[in-house]
Amino acid sequence: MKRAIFSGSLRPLFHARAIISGEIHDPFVAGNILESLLCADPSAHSQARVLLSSFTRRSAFMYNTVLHAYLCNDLPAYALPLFLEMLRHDSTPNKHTFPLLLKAFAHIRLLTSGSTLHSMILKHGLISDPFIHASLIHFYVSLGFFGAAHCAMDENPSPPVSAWTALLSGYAKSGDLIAARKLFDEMPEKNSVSWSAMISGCVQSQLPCEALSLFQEMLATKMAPSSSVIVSILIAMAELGALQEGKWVHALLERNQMFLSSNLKTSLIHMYIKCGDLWSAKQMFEKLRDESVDLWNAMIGGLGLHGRGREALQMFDEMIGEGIRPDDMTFVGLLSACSHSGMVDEGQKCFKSMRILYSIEPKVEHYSCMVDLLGKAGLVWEAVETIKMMPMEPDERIWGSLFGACRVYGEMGLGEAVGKKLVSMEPNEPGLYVLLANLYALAGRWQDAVGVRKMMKSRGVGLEPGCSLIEVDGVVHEFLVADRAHLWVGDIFDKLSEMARVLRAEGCVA
DNA sequence: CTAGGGTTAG
Repeated sequence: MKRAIFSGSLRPLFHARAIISGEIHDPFVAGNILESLLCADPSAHSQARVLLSSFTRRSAFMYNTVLHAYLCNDLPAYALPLFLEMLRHDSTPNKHTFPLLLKAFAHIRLLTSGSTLHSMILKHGLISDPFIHASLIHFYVSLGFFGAAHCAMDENPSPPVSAWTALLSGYAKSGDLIAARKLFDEMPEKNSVSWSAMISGCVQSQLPCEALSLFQEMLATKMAPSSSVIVSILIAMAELGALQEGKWVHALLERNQMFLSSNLKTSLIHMYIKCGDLWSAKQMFEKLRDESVDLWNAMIGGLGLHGRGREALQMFDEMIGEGIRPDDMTFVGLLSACSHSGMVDEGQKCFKSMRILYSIEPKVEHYSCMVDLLGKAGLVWEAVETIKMMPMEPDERIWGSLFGACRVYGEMGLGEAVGKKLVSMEPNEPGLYVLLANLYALAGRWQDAVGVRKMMKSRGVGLEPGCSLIEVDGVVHEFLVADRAHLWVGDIFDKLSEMARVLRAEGCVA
């Protein structure tokens, strides 16, 4: 909604004058009054609804305007009743009505109502409208009805890019990157949104390398990278630890003088943090900091990740000082910062304050951090007490960190129970069997350790080799478990033993 | 006459 004809404090005056003059019976005038109301206060949907009922002659525009307000206020369930009333009344839906309804029905997953819209669209001959077609494809795809989406594609002799993009993105979200890529290659033309959908699909499916090469391809076609592509590609670079590439993107943003939205700033900071360049992250943050919670969360979490718990707490205080309201993610960052830095008291204080001072209910993630914090500090039984206090079912991560604590602090009995629970929760996760077997081995119970290995084999659970990536001077190096294939393997192992010696000399016990 | 689409959020 842009700006309406009757704006500001004059709106009620216009409304009153229209009533007196009788102009209120002109649907165009009345429609504008309705729109002006929602323009002045987008949350005034109930008021708008009452106003709409007060009009004797109602236009499609009026209904569309109220539908739009429902969507903006995240009330898609209100759309169907309004649409039914629209049909009962004198108004015929027009080409603007269908995209709004399809969006609402996709949201609340009304398959049958959506397919009714589909037939209405065909009957009205509106299928070739690019907006409608894209919305229709998006509707089917978001409910997982790919067959229906393809049928709808065939009904339009030349589907718009947006429809192709919706279909592609549907496959990408369902995890079928092969199908997504096939559509991407087949589509007659691509715009920056199509590239964005394809690239973010790769990132979402943990294929950062593919995302990166697509990004290169995109630049080669002279397509200007949109900020949503940049957000996705920075996540991919963060994932890969590709600092040089990340810096290059940062330079690209500055060279093109692109607007740095809070999202973009946050992705940049996240990239620097994940690539280990905390200094640049901090530098950027100080230069570009704004009111966005996400931005502060990224920085607080990043400091914690690098073991700088004190600074994370300081940054939190600073954030509160700036009058920025923390959210649940802020506390995930803070609690994990405390956990990484072994700050038990501070963590407990933080956990208590989130509900009392900031009225944020702790979620599973927060309990998870607390269990981790207590377990890492050797307070295994306090961790158990925390789990008992949880109002929700503990997840695998929580049992996993309790298990880790049991192993480190020699709580064999509890550890065995938790390990078995974990294996039963996720019987297809090879890592869990290995952990349990290692626990038995640690306790000298070799027979049991072998038993777990056998169970793994009989259930057909295979172990994939672990892998890590590191970037040095602009080259990404990949290492698998027990990998000795690297060109400089000798130098690398020399360095590792030197580091181990230094750590031992400093009193660190692995 | 006014308004409606496909991507995104670490």
